[in-house]
Amino acid sequence: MSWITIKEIFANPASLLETELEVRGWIRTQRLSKNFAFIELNDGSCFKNLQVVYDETLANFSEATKFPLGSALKVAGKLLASPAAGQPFELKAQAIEAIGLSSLEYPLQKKRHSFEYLRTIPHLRPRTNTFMAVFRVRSLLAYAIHKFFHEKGFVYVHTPIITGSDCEGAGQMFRVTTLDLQNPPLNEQKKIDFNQDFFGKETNLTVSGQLNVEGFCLAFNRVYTFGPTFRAENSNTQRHASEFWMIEPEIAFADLNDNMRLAEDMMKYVIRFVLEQAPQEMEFFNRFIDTRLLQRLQLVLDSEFEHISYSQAVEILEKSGTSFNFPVMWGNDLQTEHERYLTEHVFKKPVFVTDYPKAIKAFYMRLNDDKRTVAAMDLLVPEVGEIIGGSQREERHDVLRSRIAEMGLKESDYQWYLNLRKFGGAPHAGFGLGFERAVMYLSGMENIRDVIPFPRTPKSAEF
RNA sequence: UCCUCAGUAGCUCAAUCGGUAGAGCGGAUGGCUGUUAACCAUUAGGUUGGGGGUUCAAGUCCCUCCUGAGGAGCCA
Repeated sequence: MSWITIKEIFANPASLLETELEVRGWIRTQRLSKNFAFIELNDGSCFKNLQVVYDETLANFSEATKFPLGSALKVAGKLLASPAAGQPFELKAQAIEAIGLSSLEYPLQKKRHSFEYLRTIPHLRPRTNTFMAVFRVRSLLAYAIHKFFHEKGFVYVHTPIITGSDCEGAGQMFRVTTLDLQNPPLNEQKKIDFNQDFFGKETNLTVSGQLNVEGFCLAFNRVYTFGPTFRAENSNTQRHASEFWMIEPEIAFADLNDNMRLAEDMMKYVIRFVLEQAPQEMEFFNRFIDTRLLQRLQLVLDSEFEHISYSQAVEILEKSGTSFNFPVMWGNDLQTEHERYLTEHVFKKPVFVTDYPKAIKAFYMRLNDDKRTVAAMDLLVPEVGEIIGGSQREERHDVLRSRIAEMGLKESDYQWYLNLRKFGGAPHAGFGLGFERAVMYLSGMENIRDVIPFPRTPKSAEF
């Protein structure tokens, strides 16, 4: 006999009433009486559980009442309208077979656990309501992002995970090596001789695919990356992980305004998609995780994002009369508290801040005509802060060269990158979206460790 | 990396001024014919994160290490 998913049952219960069917899933919870019992069964196909009811007419009634939480079951029975409140229908079991029994040491109990505790059992936490919702939304969001870009004619590019350039950005990188760390080969200067390493040079895990993808942008016009990214920063916050995923679109013949339009369209598209595809999960988040979630997301869908320049932002903050822990001064980067003040108190909606001082931004961002700012943009959203950072790229060969020199970088490291400007360069722009931050934004989850299946953070790479 | 807080039963927590370590949930056993975090009764369960110190006496005070969380910086 083939079995049916609980999702299929919920999709069309009326046509299945009074029919015999079989389901396979795991016991979420069980409630016992003397002569009958209820099992909440979840098979992973959907957020909801199916209530299974059985009584002493079941051949293995007394064994079944002792099945521990978490056990995997095969249940055959008839779908009936439920006489009690709480669920419209239930499966009256005629046979319950244990496919794999759990045990009394099963760490998940039928009560609320702290997220901290659940982080110690990441292999089991997807069996809880919250994490089943989180990881289904994570999956849907990934799909929504691919769908958005493909509908717009973007080409998905896999940029390398192992990189030979250590010049991608300021971030600390993870070394990739096969050298014997106890006894590394040394060169004549008594330094480690990376010529003998696997790739014949120093290699690291990527901190960004952007520079690589620019080459594909200047061939395919509209491209994006979506892949793992690694930062060896010793950051211990709710928003940082050592391994995370990043989306980096890059568009040619485009300026900063095109870039921001793309970012806004993308955010609205993926929010709408997830709201439509995971209504039960989103309802759950709104009820138990963040009661303002749906309201906030709806606001994003309904509003035009605000646009202000960095200089305007500084002016607004200076005139706000609010005393910040960090002083606001033109030339300093905006602090988290400044960003959140702008998006939460001043505008109360997503806001793009553009045209930052060149000294605080990367070398590849396009120099504005005022010679002191660059065509950069950050998207700030209420409750989270910065969620996207991007820029128009410097397409002028001579300006890029002088910017590389100005920032104290080695031009020889960027020869191939400069070549892109030499061989048919074109104005282009792009941005980076932290995938996990987007999952957090859409779910209301406050800690990045709770939106990654097996999170990697400083001092923690278990499982 | 810096600052702050925390670590007590399987889980969530309590323990007043330094004076006999407790409760709820979970488990076990029994009861209950429609439960919804089911309910009722009984019961087992502890080297109080590790190490050192002060004291007649330390979960409680001091030192140190480990782990976790929050904030900051950095960023996505």
